[in-house]
Amino acid sequence: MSTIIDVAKKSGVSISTVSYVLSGVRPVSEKTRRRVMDAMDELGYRPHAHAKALASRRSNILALVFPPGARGLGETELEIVTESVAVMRERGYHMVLWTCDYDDRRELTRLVRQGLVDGLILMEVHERDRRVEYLEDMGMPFTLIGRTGDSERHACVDIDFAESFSRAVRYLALHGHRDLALVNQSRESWDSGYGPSRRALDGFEAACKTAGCKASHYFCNPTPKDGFAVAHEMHRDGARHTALLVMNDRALPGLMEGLSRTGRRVPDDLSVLAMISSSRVASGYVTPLTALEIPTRALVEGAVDALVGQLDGPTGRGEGGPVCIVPKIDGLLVPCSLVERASSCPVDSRTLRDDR
Amino acid sequence: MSTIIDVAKKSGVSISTVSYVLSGVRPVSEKTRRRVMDAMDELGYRPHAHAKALASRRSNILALVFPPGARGLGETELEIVTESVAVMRERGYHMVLWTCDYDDRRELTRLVRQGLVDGLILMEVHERDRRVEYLEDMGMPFTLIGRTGDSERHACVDIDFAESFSRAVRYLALHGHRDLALVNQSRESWDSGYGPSRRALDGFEAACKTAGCKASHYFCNPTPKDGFAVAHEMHRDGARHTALLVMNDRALPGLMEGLSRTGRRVPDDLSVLAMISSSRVASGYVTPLTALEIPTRALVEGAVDALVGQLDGPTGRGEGGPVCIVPKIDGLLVPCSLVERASSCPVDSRTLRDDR
DNA sequence: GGCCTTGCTCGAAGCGTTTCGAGGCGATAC
DNA sequence: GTATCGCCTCGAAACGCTTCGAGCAAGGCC
Repeated sequence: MSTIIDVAKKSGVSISTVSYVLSGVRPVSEKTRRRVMDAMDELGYRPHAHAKALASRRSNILALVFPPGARGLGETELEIVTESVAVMRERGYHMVLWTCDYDDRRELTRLVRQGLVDGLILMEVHERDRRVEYLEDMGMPFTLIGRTGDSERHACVDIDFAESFSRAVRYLALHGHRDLALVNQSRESWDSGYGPSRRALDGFEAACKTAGCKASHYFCNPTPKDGFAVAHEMHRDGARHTALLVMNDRALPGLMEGLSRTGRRVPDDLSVLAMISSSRVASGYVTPLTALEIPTRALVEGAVDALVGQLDGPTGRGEGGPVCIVPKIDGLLVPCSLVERASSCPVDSRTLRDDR
Repeated sequence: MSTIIDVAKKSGVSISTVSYVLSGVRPVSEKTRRRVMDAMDELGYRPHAHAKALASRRSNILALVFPPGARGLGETELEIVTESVAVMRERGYHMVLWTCDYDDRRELTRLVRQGLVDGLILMEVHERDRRVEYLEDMGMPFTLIGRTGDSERHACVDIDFAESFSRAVRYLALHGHRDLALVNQSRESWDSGYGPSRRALDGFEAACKTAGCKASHYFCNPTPKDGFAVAHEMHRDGARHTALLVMNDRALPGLMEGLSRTGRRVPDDLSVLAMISSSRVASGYVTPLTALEIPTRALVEGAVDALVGQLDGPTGRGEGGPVCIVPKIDGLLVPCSLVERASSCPVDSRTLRDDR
């Protein structure tokens, strides 16, 4: 593997000149630049990542952090991970994946102290997420995908649940639906203060109130089996919803099957609107799903750009080491886009068909 | 952030001594060691990752490489990713995630030349995977999860499809099944030489031959919709299979629904045996699945250990840079474990019920 | 013609480690 | 008492890059 020294020798210039053509920090004459570039090409030269990181105090590596939770990641999270790799790559960063429990200060400290990464993105954020506090203590730049309770204080990017559910409920109300139910994530996740579960319910209830709809609510563990059970629970309860909002992609297949088993046809008897991670997934269903599609790409871009912004932005150095003066980036909220497919229809059309 | 110099000063020893207590490469007296350790604790010292990497020519970072394919990753791949993070962590390595197309030499070279990582693990391996060739050219250590056509030459770890399907078919044959069908992955993946699709079919057919069973075969795209379609296709064809082997976790929910729609009860009319990524997933189904459970953990451990073994093993330096003499690690094949759940039963019991 | 810019380029000092050769010192052997 | 040997410890040279201050030529100005 060739080094900057080889390039310098080959092109007959000094090391620093090579460095300057690479970084563009100081002007280099066109003639010299060309010679250097040619030498680089011939040698297949790539700056050594660690040497660069050491000298410049910038590693160009970001960490994506998620809890190791046995709960397992779902489609949405997977989507976030793969998008993150792509976006960071486009911005010139590498991505290391790191797992760390919500309250595991040691592990998080370990990662940060090593100076491996320039900043972190936290996934699966909870209302009171201690990781945030730890990172602040250490003065390490980070952004959240999701929000904590006092989200004003941190750079974060999240789904705009209020707007998303407002759109969904308005859409349903417009089509004559007045009795709606939300199939949320697990009670356990709600209890633990997992943001999306909380905000989904809040957003749903607020939207129903505004639209004058009746709002019911079900918790559901993230498995087909539990989705199936919820469908039966609804049936037992004699629920008369005409539409379901489902924010539980992993329970969805079972839920759909359960509905069918309990004699509820989608969309004729019941419209289903699911919050889901991509069009690909939504349209892969047997009955292609009318969906609130999570703007994964936008969320990830928001998070990465906010983080990179912090890194490039105004920073100072206190005696305790680098202190990052976090610019006031407004928490960015992105609503889901509502895409109509085959799993929903107006209440009217149902009546019409029944009349036949 | 404190450095090794701070530790040296605080404990009144030289820098090198601190380094030696850290690495244990040379003996340090108990008294000195203690003083140094105490100083480290007090300062919360962690060796700087990049400085260490630069000086020692070992970064302790491994890359997990997968194709960016629009096809998207599934549950199994996600499982591999998260397990990899965990296993590498246990072995003292960080993990960077990297995407790279099968034939994109430039991108792969870019990663390798930077000297960021010590080695790579390749996922989603194809029969003729050019990435392997590129890495060999560069003398970069790597292992495969999966196999190429000439797997003898590389360190690789894979599911033992032959043994897994043999187990599955024997199990079914033992329970009286004689007419079996395999629901494979997409035709497209098969055409492109994706290892698992190929070996699944081979393994299945061989096992059926041995067991004296009739073997049918279906391709299926990885969506519930396509699974649903396959169920209907079977129905249309008047297929008389008594058992299905499914190697397509993403089509499975739709397949199950399709079976139910076409009047085939599982397991009474039809046993279903699925190759799936974890017990959690298999038992989360509405009808908990009898499954060939992919030994993700073992595969990942095998791959990581083989890679780390290469790194620690005999290496030499040619004039072209570090040349890795790859030790002859036998390709490690791990069979799936067969776990019986509710989706399968003997043909007899079906007959019995029908008789009633 | 001398002086000051302007525009490039160079040398050298880091960045925080590892690692190698060398040295100090107490104990052992004679 | 001196030579020898081990055990620890130290100093200094890398590792491959960035970055700062300085230097040097060419050009413009009076």
